[in-house]
Amino acid sequence: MNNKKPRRPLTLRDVSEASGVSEMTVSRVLRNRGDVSAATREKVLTAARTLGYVPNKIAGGLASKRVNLVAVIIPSLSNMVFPDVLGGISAELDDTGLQPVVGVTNYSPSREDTVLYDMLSWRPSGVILAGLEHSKVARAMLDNAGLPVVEIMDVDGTPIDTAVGISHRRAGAEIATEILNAGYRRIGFIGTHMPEDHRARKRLAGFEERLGESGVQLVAREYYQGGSSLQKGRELTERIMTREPDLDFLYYSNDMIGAGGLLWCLEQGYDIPGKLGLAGFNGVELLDGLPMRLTTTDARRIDIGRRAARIVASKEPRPENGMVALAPTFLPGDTIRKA
Amino acid sequence: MNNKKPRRPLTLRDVSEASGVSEMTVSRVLRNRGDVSAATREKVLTAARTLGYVPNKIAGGLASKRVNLVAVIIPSLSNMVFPDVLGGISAELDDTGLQPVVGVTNYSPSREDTVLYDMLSWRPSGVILAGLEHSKVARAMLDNAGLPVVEIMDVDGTPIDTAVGISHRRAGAEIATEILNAGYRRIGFIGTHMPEDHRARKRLAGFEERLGESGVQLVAREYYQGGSSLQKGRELTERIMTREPDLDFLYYSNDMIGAGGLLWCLEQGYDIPGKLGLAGFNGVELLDGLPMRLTTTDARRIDIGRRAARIVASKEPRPENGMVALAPTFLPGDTIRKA
DNA sequence: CGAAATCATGTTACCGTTATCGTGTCTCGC
DNA sequence: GCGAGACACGATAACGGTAACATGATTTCG
Repeated sequence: MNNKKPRRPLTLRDVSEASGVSEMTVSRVLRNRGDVSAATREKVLTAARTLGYVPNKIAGGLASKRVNLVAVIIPSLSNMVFPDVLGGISAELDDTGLQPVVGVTNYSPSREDTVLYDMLSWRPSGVILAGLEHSKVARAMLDNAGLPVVEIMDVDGTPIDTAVGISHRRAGAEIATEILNAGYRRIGFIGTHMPEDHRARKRLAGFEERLGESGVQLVAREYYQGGSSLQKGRELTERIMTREPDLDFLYYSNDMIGAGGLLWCLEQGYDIPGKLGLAGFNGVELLDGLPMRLTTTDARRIDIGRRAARIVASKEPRPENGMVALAPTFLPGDTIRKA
Repeated sequence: MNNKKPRRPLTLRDVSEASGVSEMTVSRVLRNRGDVSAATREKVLTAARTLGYVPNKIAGGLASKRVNLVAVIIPSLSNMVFPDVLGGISAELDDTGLQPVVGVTNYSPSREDTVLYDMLSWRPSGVILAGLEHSKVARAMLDNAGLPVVEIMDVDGTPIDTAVGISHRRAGAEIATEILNAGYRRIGFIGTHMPEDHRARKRLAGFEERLGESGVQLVAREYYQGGSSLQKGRELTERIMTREPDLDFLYYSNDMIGAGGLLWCLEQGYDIPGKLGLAGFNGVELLDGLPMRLTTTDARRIDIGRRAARIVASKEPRPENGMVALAPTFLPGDTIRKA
C-alpha cells in the first residue's frame, strides 16, 4: 500500500485523474451501474485500490436521495431478546444492500423521540421500531417521513403502517390455559413494574382474563424494577413463596427471572412440577442447560426480525391490514405437569 | 399536528418561508450557532415544529465535513460481553453529541473489512474496533482515513493508533497463579476452537506459560466450535471428565460454558471446590444467581467501553504510547479453594 | 451501404446544508 | 455626534457525489 499521507481526503476526482477518465465513469465503475468497458473498469478499479479510495456516501446519498440504511429502534440490548431480533433483521437484509442501524431507547419514550429524530435526520429508507405505543411527536415524525415503518414485537393495537409480532394478550391467555389444564389453581405472578413495558402488561392482562374466565384469580403478585437477572428471580421467588407458601404455580414475565426462580426452588427442594409449577416467557436459548427446562412461550423473535426486514426491503408485500401476527408457541419444558 | 401529506420532503427552505427568514438563519437557530435574536429564534422554532421538519444530516454533513458518528465494530452481539462494552461507550458519548453506530463482523476478517469499508464511507469522526488483529486492507483503510482509531479489548500487540483493553496473556497467567496457589495440579481446559478468537488464544497461552513455569502441564483440553451456551458447557465438561476423571480443575474460556459445566458438576455430585475447581472468564452478571458463584476474571468491559469512548471524544488525551492497559481483576467466587 | 440502434463516455445541473464574508442597524464612549 | 464594535441577518459558493441528457464511435441489419 502507498504510504504518502493523504492529508487532503480522497475524492472521485483523485481516482478520475489517476485513471484518466471522468469522475462520472469512476462513479459508474464503483457502483456497477451503466455501461463501462472491461478495460476502463480495470483501470479505474486498480487506481481506486492503490489510492485506497473509499466512496463518500454522504455525498452520494445527497445526490441520489437514496440511503441504504434501515433504522432499528429497540428498548435495550442487554435484554437478550433484542439481539435475536437483530439477528433476524441482519440475516434478511444481508442480500439487499440495506444496512441496519441500531438505536436504543432504554424504555424511555422521550429517548425514543430523540433517537427517532436522530435516525430520521439520516433519511433512512425504512424504520423498524419496537412496540405500538409511541408519543404523538414520534407518530408525527413517522407520518411525515413518508417511508416504510414496521412496528415489531406486538400486534395488540393499531400500527402506524405495518406491525409484525405476536399478540401478547394471546400469549398470556394461552399459557394460562395450559396452567389451568394442568390442574394448577393457586397462581402467583412475578414481573417488572415498568409502566413502559407494554408487552409485559398485555401478557399479564391476557393471562388474568383467561384465569378469570375459569373463576380463578391471581393469589399473589410480586413486582420489581430495573433489569432482570437470575438473582432478582431468586429474591422475588423467595419473597412470594414466603408470603404465600401454598402457591402451586408461578408465572414469570420473562425467562431470566423464571430461571432464577427455578434454581431457587430446586435448592429449596420444592417438588417441581408436582407441587409447584413454573413458567417464563420468551424461549431464550439460555434455558437449555438449566437443571430443568423452564416452561415458556417462544416469542418468535428471529421470525419477527426476518419478516419485518423482508417488509422494509420489499421482499414481501405489506399485508392489506398492515398486520403480521405470528403465533406464540408454547414450549412445555419440564416445569409444568403433563396434562 | 398537521395532516397535509407532504409528498415533497421538507427542507430548510420550507421552514424559512414559513417563518419569513433566510435559510441560513433557520440553520443557525436549529444548531444554536451564531447570533439570532430571541424573537426570530422563537418564530423559527415554532415554524419548524408545526411543519414537523427534521434536519437533513446528509446535506449537513456534506457541507460541514463533520459527522457526529463513531463507528463501533465488534465481532458479535449475542456474546453478552459486547453489549456491556457498548453500554460503556454510549454512556460516555452521551453528552458529546457523538453517536455510536454498530457493525458486527461475526469473527470474520473479510466481513470486518467490508463492515469497516461501509462505515468509513459515512466519514465518521472516529472508529472503535475490537481486537488488534486486522487485515492489511483494514489497516490501510484506517491509516488513510485520518481519524482517531481505538482498538479495544486487547493490549497484547501493536495498536494502529490507540488500544484500550486488558492483557489477556496476563489474565490467563494470573488465574493460573491463583489455581496453582490453591493447590490444584491436574488441570484441564475447555474453550472455543476459533482461529479468529485471538484473545481466547492469548489467554490460554498466558495460562499455559504460567503453568509451565511451575512445571505443570495441561492434562486435557476440549475444544468446541460455534456459540457458547450452558448446554455446550455441560457436554464438554462431561466429555473431558469422562476422558480424564482425575482432573482437579477446569479452566473455561468463558463464563457461559463455565456455568454450564458448573451446573453439570453439581448435579453429578462433585465436591466443589474441594476435589474439583472451576473457573471461567469475563465476569458477566449472569453468574450472580447460580447455585455457586463461578470463579472468574472481570474483563473490565464497561471500563474499556468508557475509556475508548473518552478517547475518541477527546475527553481524555491519547496516551503517549497509545496504550491504555486496564487490570483484569480476579473474582474468587466459590469454585476455587481459598488459599 | 446507409439509417438506426447500441455502446462507452463526457457535460451539466442539481441534492440540502453550512462556511464565509458582506451589509445594514444599533449601541456606546469620548 | 461620530467612528468603532457588536449584533442580526442575508447572499453566495462550496461540499462530493449522481441523474439525466448529450455526444461520438461502433455495430447491426434490412
